[in-house]
Amino acid sequence: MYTESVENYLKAIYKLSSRQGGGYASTKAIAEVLEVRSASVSKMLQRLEKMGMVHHRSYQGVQLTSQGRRIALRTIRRHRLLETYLYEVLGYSWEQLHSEAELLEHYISDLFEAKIDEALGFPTHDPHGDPIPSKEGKMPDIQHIALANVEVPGEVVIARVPDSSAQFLCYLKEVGLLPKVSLKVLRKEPFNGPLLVVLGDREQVIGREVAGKIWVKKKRDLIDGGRIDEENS
Amino acid sequence: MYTESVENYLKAIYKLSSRQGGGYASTKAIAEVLEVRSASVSKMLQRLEKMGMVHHRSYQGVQLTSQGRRIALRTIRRHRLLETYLYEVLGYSWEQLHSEAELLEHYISDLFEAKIDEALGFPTHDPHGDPIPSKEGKMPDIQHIALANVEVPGEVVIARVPDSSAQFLCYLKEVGLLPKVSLKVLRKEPFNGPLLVVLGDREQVIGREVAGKIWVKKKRDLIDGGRIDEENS
DNA sequence: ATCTAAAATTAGCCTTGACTAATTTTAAAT
DNA sequence: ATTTAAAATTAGTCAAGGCTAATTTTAGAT
Repeated sequence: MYTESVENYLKAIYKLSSRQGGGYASTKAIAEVLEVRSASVSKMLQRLEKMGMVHHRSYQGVQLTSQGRRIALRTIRRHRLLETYLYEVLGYSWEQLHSEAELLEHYISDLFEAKIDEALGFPTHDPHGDPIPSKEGKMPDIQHIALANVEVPGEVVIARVPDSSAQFLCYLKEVGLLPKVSLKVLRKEPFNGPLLVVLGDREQVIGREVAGKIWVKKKRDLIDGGRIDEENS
Repeated sequence: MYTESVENYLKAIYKLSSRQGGGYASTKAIAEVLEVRSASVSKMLQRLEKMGMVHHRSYQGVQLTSQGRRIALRTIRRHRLLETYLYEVLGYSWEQLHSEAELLEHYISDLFEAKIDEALGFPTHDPHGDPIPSKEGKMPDIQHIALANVEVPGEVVIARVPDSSAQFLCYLKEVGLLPKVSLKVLRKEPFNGPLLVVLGDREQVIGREVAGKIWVKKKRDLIDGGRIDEENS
């Protein structure tokens, strides 16, 4: 078992380095995410290097090793499974989820992880819609369109539409989202505002209500090393 | 929130000092329970004293303050609620219970405690039959006769008999355990062996099968400060 | 090509909670 | 009343993981 601190550093590095293509996280960014000073980060990076968790090029940045990524993904998996369990089974409210999961993710056992996974029916996404990595460290390849990464807009394909009412499907056809097309998410407004997407040669606004029911999948050539999603939660 | 270490010391002191009437725990005994060296205990006791958790008379022993007892009981409550939840809801096996609860007891929130308490229907005893302290730090006053403290044999009264089949009640009457009488537990054999109890002027052997269905209550004048049970679990 | 500000690192300190070794206190046996 | 062994405490060390202050490196502006 690794310490809470080590797991939090690995999680932060994972999220930061997958946020942009480069794959390197800076000391300063890590310090900001974890709310510690840069000096503490520098020191920890050396310890993580010794443990074989990261490749650290001094003054350049860090990257996870496969070992480091394994632990980061395991921690993220536990966080998201916990949030799902707290929400679905124990009736936590939205705001109470994060802080509980953020701590417990470091202390539950493999068995606990397996038990809640089973109790939930092996979910692929948490209550925020974020993908839950598999036990083997693979991210599910579909996600809510509303969560598709906007900073690095990429083409996605509609993969699943859980509301199969005639009314809803009709509406999707009307605006040209069905039959399944490839599209690009251009811009998201905050606070459940609408999305702006590119459909072939034109743009289309999609309300959040609708967006919440559309699951997309990145186009195959855009997936690099299973690193699909990097939203925080 | 207190550290895992602090909570474990308080739990150990609680259990040791209620194991015998005196109410003091020795440095050596604490060291043995926690599997650390005596020197480490001495140092921690000074820290706990400063925190207002214990009264420590050098070379004599320690006792919890009411503040210390509050934290110890809260930790024990969480441990036993967790074990009950893991067993009843998540389907843990007997042997898997302890280690998971032993760690998580330090990291769950008040809310988590309340949620699993509610999900279990506010249980008073864990799967081992050990009493679960209330949120206010009161031990339920009944327990399985099989768990009644043998080192300090005390008189107890039969308080509850959950198996109300005519057959079972008949048997209890036959051996003189019903209608409710006062009795004293003399000796327990290990490995689910029988109990030997004193009933008025004679002794009676009770098999574990039967014992498991008899709940007793200490006689009022034997209860000191709510400190009724001190089995480990 | 140089300068400078931001980023990163190093050096040194602190607390927690372990440890060992040395010392002190207590209590039991003579 | 001494002696002595066990128990307890103190002194000093170590690793994690924070911190501040000082220094070094990098990269962007001139």
